[in-house]
Amino acid sequence: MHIGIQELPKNLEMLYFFHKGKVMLDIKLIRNNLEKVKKAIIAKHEKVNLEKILELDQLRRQKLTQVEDLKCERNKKNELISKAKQSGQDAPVAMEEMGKISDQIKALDAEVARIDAELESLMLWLPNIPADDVPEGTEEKNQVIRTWGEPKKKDFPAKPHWDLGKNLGLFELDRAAKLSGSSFSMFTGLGARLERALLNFMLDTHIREGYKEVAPPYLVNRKTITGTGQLPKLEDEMYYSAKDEFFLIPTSEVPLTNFYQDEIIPGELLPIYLTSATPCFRREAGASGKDTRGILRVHQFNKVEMVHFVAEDQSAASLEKLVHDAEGILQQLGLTYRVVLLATGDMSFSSAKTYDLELWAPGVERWLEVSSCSNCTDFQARRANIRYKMKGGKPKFVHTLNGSGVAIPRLMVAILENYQEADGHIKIPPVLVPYMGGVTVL
RNA sequence: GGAGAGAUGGCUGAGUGGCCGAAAGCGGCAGAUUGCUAAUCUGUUAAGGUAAAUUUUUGCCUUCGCGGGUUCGAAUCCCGCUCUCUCCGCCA
Repeated sequence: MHIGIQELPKNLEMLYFFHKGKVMLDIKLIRNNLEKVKKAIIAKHEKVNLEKILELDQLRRQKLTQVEDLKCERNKKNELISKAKQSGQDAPVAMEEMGKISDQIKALDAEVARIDAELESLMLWLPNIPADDVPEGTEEKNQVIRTWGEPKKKDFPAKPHWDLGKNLGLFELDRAAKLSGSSFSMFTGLGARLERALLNFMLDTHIREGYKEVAPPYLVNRKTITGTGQLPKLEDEMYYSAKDEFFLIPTSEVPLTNFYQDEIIPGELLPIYLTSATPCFRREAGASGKDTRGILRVHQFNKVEMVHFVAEDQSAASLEKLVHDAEGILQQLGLTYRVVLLATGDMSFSSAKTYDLELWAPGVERWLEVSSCSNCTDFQARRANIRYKMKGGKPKFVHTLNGSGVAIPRLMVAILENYQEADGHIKIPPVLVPYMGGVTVL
């Protein structure tokens, strides 16, 4: 009696697309840093059965040594038979013994496979461990690191972007709702052109800073989206095409980070910087009622993303570069923003340290999150199996970082609300004028 | 969608049932040698797991696209899947 992997329950089988015997979050790290892992689980509000993981880990190793001993015996017998056959003799006793051993191996192998699958399905729920310099606690422990510019009030009553957009014909939210439903946007006329201008301006800027532009797929498979850590936790947040088992990307972090999935990058190529402008698709499940007006929260939006691949001793510095590159966009656009260091409880599943960039919007009188820059350390690299190798060295997991540079809708809101004039028109920020074909006012 | 071909180590590529984890070549690394920006010779050259020991080793196991099956034994035979290429069809 043996259980093949195909007879596993569907949910386990789905998780077993990973390399055989490969465990994505280092089980040794868990064994050796139990307290840190526990703390991370609590900080990030996850529920993971650590005891079960440790128990399965132990059981797995126990079974593994058993089956390996048997395999060793089998190999020896096989050699015996092989030699006998080659000298024209027969080895009926050894052959019969080997048959018995093989049966035992099959049974044990199946058991190990089942344990592996269960272990992996549990381990996929373990979040990344926050870096030591991240403040502990929930949202209210977030720290404003610096502010650029001043959150000024207009010397006339500032209009919110939905009024500005409607008056100037920059977007058509009613018609977007007609086509798709609530929380969809549709830029029109010079509004659409402004979006295109922003995307091009941001991409061009990043390319100049050493990023390679990528135009990736927007539909990705389950393995890819598990690699970056959106799955299994955020399954309900994503649009999914069941017929083809594709997920619509919630951010281009997913295809960009998985660019080197299952690869060993030659060490001398690091650091590698990728950027792309893609749509992002988010169901925003559980967010209904929040930010319903205007385009602050929509199911589909465009975003320019930056991703870094670096050696482990470079990731802390790389995060600063990433934030700096995102800030550069906002500075060139002359927008007031602040940099916020997120507390452990406000960080995403995959992140060890995150800075948010928030733009000041005088119309809605709020700080708007337009960028989230995260150091994911080796967390995503383990899941996606991305390594690098220096000459003569052993392969190691890379560190991956990602940050928006930046997301369009809230950037658009900030531009419209900040650059509005008393007469209801909107000035185009000077850096965008060339991208607008010379248009200076909306 | 249909027909066919293929998938082997960093790369090229041999291997149709038994010391094949895998020939050979290239590339890489180390050494030797030659007076010249290179040649020649020699050696070496994967990843993962696990145990002992321990900071560097040693033993054992696994891995020839993925997953099953046949067999005492599978890179090799059979089945399913994925991907790549060629041709046909369809199509933005």
